[in-house]
Amino acid sequence: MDALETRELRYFIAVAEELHFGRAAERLGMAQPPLSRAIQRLERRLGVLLLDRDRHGVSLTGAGETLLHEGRAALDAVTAAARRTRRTGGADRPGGRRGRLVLAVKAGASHELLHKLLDAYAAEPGAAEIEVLPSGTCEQGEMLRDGRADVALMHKPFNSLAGFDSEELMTEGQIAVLPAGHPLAARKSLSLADVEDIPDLPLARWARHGAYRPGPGPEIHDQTQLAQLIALGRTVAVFPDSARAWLWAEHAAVPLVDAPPVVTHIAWPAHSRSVALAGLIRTATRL
Amino acid sequence: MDALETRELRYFIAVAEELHFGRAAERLGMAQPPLSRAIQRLERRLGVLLLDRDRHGVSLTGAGETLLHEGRAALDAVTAAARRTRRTGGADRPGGRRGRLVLAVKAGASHELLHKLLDAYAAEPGAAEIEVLPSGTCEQGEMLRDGRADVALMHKPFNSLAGFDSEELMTEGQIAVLPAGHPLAARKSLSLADVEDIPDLPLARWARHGAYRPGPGPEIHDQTQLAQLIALGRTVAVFPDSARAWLWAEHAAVPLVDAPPVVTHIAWPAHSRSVALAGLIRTATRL
DNA sequence: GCCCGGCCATACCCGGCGGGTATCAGCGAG
DNA sequence: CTCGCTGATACCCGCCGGGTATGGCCGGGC
Repeated sequence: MDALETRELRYFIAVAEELHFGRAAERLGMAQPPLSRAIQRLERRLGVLLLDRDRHGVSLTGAGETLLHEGRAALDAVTAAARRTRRTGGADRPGGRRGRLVLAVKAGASHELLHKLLDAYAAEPGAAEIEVLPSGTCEQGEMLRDGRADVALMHKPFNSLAGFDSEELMTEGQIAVLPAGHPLAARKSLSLADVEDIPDLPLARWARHGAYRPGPGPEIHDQTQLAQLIALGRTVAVFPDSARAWLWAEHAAVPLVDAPPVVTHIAWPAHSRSVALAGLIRTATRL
Repeated sequence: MDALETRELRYFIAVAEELHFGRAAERLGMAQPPLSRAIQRLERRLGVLLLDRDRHGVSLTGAGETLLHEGRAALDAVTAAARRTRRTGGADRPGGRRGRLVLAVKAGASHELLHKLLDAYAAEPGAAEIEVLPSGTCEQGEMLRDGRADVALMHKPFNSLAGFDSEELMTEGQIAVLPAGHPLAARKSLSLADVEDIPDLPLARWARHGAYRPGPGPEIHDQTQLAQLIALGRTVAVFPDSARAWLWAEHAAVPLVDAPPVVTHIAWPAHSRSVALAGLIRTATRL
């Protein structure tokens, strides 16, 4: 009655994302006719229309939208199960470490807290091996969901903690990072409004899921690149306090009085029941 | 490379729970040899030993434990996707309601808050149809996870909110419910220690997942049954304040000064993105 | 010590289903 | 009206999931 094989989910998601059977089939590395049949069978089995195929192409029905969202979550859970099982499996092999953990951290984020955490945990008796996995902009959540990571350092309000268990580790204010010579660099403090429209110094725009919000500032996908652009007096950026650690001589940092505080959490999938993970969390909350 | 079909997960979970290929096959309605092969294939594909088959029968390896936990979560996610898709699908049919929602509530819990919520929501413009689904003792979480429900009323500290988004709705104290004639019934207040060992009046024990904790008190699985046993002077029980609503003349309620407060939340799967659900949550938080 | 019974693995067979190619059918553009 | 695009249909094949029969291993009972 249920059935719903993961293959069918993969197929449907491909079609739902492409809204085009031919392209979806190509993406899946198969021919189009079997894909059409598979979707038809899926619709028959669920007793529900998932796609509207009319003259204007393919579009999602309400049920299709639901299955797209829920199916993505389900597929993530399945691949997470596979990945985590493979990881645990290595532990039984000769030479494998018991309870290896993958910790996702924002690439380029402050290393101070991370260092303290790793050092403190390594000192614990029976500590597991921790693999630190730098993640792209704000994708720690996806890595936890699809099993690439077991635990993550996440930063409110940039990451969403929805669906995870978490403990608060640290709160910090934010600073504006300006070119050292800029007039505003002499100020004791700034407000968000101040930095949002500095003449000839637009705010940098970070890549979010591969796309950029429209705006005047330069498009950034790398911290070094941003540091350089600031040093050259071409842009300004907002960072948590701990970013001071990597500032250059050509940079100036000014506290932002009204920027929302950045709260660093350690987060993990709610259903986790690993002793190694529990130990790491305990260590983290004691810092 | 990933593969991992849900059928294989079902198979493995059956074997992992039974720790016996024959019984697992019977439970799955199939013969034992194909099941053995499927598990072997699964192990080969994951590159990991999941089960130890030695002279003393079958036992789980570390990787097997991981796959059991993670696989259950993944299977729940898959069946949730199927169920929710079927539900949404009905909405497109003639006569079907748009955005039907299933709300899980603890069977026998206070109806006061629930009534207020349903009434207030029904008065909203464009309100969806709400199906109220009474759930067994504290299994609202499972119902959210496997898609039987879309949203639930949960009671801290009895339900775990881990993995869900939630909003707090109400906090109440707890009371001891005693036979009306009992000496302690005259007291203005009691402590937990007071009710835990009243001579000849043991605390009732609720069924938890079909089993009972060992203890002297009667085994309860039904509120009416408990009410009767209290009225007969055979037991005592602890309830949230709102339980006063259904007390009988033969019952006496005494506030417990040191019992943890019961906090009612409205909770939903973290990834939900339904307008009907959003409306219900908005209504609930405004109560 | 031997036999038996329980249990998982292996061997072998079959039918269905997943996937491929060729082709049709609707529809919009030119 | 025709052509091109796209999804559906028709038909075929090979593999895999599932069944039955049986083997190998081990532990317990007589």
